[in-house]
Amino acid sequence: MIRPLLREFFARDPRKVSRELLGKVLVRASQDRDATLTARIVEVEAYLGENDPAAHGSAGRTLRNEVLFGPPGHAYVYFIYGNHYCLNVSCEPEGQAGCVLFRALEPLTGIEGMAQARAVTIRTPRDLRQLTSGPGRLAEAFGITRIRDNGCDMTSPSSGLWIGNDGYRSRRICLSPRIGITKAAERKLRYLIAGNPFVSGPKRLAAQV
DNA sequence: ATATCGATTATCT
DNA sequence: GATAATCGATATG
Repeated sequence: MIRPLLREFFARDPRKVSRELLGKVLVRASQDRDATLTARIVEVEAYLGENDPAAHGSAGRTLRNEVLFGPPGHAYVYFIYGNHYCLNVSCEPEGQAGCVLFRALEPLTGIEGMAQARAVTIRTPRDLRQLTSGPGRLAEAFGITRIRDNGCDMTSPSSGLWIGNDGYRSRRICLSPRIGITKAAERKLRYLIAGNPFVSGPKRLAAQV
């Protein structure tokens, strides 16, 4: 049993949304019900609307980032380093630009499909990390592109890409600085489930909170 | 196990 | 023209 999150869940400060998104489930619907992709959210980063120079919304509205200024609970997908897509979900009430970046997932169902999308072979349980540990990897595993997914409503299962609650409770949450940014690099806005093996990075460094 | 580096393009200055 | 919320390959200890 998995229920979609409500719009009001996302109409809040991205730090609050980040903390509560840990343990929820990202769902990509498929024609074959057995091929539906689901994975637990184990690592995210908060990007604030104002006073956060690392956030795409901080310099104001542009063609690329307009989803951030729209209603909460919608997918913001952008292309980075000429190679990868990154998935975010918009937060805050309409008009404010906060969002949460999905950084790592723990695969639950549809693992075969994820492996095919990533073009990797799973031989041992450790190989599962290759599927969804990292923002570019999880986007590839879920077939996420800007054309297909930017602006879709992630509170609605009919959109095919949505976020649900299956009743799971994460035990312990850690904070650390965000990864891969140069501006505001010291701020601790990365949220992860302590000890989860699918958290991204070689050494899954984190400070206790 | 950690460090460094190249790929490749949309976006903004 | 420079940069970027990354990844995978290669080099080195």
